[in-house]
Amino acid sequence: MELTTAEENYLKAIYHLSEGGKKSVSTNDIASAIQTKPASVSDMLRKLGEKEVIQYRKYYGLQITALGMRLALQTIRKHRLWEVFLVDKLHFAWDEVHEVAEQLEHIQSPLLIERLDAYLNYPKFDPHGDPIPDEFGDVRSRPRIALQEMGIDQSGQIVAVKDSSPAFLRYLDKVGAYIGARIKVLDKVEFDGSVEILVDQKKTIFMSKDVTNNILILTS
Amino acid sequence: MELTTAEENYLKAIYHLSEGGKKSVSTNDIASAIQTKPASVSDMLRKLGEKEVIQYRKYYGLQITALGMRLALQTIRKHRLWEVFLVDKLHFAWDEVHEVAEQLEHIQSPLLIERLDAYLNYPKFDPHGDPIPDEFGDVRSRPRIALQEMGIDQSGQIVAVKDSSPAFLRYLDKVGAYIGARIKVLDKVEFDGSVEILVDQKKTIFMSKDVTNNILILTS
DNA sequence: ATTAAATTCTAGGAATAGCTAAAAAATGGT
DNA sequence: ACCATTTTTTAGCTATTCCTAGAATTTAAT
Repeated sequence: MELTTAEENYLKAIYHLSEGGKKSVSTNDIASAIQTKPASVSDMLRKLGEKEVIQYRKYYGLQITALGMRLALQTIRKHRLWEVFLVDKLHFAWDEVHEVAEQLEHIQSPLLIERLDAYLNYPKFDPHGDPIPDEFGDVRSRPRIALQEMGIDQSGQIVAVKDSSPAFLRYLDKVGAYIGARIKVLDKVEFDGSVEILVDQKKTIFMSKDVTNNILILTS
Repeated sequence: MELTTAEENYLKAIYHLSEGGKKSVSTNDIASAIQTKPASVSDMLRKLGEKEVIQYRKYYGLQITALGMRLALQTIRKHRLWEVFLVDKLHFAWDEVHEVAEQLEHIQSPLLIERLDAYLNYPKFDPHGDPIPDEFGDVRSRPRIALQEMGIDQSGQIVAVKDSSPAFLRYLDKVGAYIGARIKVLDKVEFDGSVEILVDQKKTIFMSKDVTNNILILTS
C-alpha cells in the first residue's frame, strides 16, 4: 500500500502526537502540528481511515492501526537515517538538518535505505538522540532521565534533547554538550536548580534548570 | 523563481532534447520522453512559457531561454551528483541509480548540494561519464568518439555510454568495461564491424558493432 | 492546389490537497 | 437541563497535473 507525501506527513504527525502521552489526538492538534487548517485535517482523516492506517470515528478521536504504525515508523526511520547522514557525513549542524530530512524521508527506494543504513554503520540513534527504528519498525529505546533529575556524583551520557530549537542546539554546541558526551554531576544549587557538570572528564560547565530539564541522560 | 517537480522534469527533458542536436523540439517528442500524453505537454508548455523558461509559439516549436537553461542545468547537476553518491558511496550498480536519482534531484537545498559536491570531492563526471555542470551551470565537456570509430592500436578511456539501458549496463559490467577503464583497440573485423580490445592492459574482449557504437571514448 | 494525414491545441473532467464559510456535534458553565 | 462556546465536519472553490475526445492547424502527397 502506497502513501502520498502528504499522507506520510499526516501519519507521522499522528504517530508523534499519539506517542506524546496524549490519550486521544484531536483534529486541532494535528492541524497545528503540520501547519494546516482543521478542515484540511478532517478531509485527510477520512482518507487515512479508508486506507486503514487509522481507525477514525467522526467527532470522536482516532487511533492509529498496526499498519499505520508500521508505515509511520518506516518514515521516521528514513528521516532519522538521513539526519545521521547529514550530520556525520556532510557535516551539517544539528539545527540545519530537519527541513532537508523532511524532504529526503519521502524518497521511495527500499534499496537506498538499506544501503544508507549500512553505509552509516547501522546507527541506533539520530543526531538528536532519538532512536532509529529497524526495518521491521522495532525501536530499542533506552531508559532516559532529564539531567535535572540526576543526583550529585551521578554520571552518564547525553543521548537526547527535548527541545530541539535551533537556539537551544546552538547553545549546546557552543558549550560542548554534544550528543554522546559523557557527563558527571559535580554540584546542584538548591536555590535556582542550576547544575554544575563535568563534560568528557575535562570541561566544567554550569547549566540553568531550564537547560538541564531539556537534556536527556542515559545513566551509567 | 521556483519550479514544481513536474515543471523541472519537463524542463530537463526539453533541455536534453534540445542538446540532442534536434533543431526544434516537438510536443510529441517531449510527450514520449517523459511518458505522458501530448495534450498534457501542450498545457505545460503554456505554463513554462508564462514562467519565461521557454519561448513558446503555438503550433510552432519552442526555444529554451537562458533562464530555462540555467534551471535545467541546476537539476541535471543535482541528478548527476546524486548518481555519483549512489555509485561511489552506496555501491549501487550503474543500472540501479537512475530512478532513485530522478527523485533525489528534486530535493530543494542549495546547502545540501554544496556539501554533497564537496563530500564527493567535486566530481566532474557522473558514473555514466556525463559531465556534471558546476554551480553556475558551466559544463566542461571533453571531445569523445564512439569506440567503433577508433583505429587499430589507438587507445583511450571509456568515458560514457550512449545507451544506458539496464541490459546494456549489465553487459558492460560483466565484461569489465566500466567507466574510466583504459582500453586499446587490438583488431577490427571488416566483415561485421566487431572489435577486439584490451581492457586495463590485461583483459582481451570482443565486442560487436552494436556495442562499440554505444561506447564513448576519450582518446589519448 | 486541394485533400489526407499527422501534429498540436482546447475543452472538459478526474484526483490530490489545500482553503474559507457555514453547519453540525460535543463540551462546559451555570 | 439549557445555552454558549469550542471543536469538528461538510460544502463549495482553487490550483496543479494528469487524462480523453475532439477541434484547429500544419505538413505531406497527389
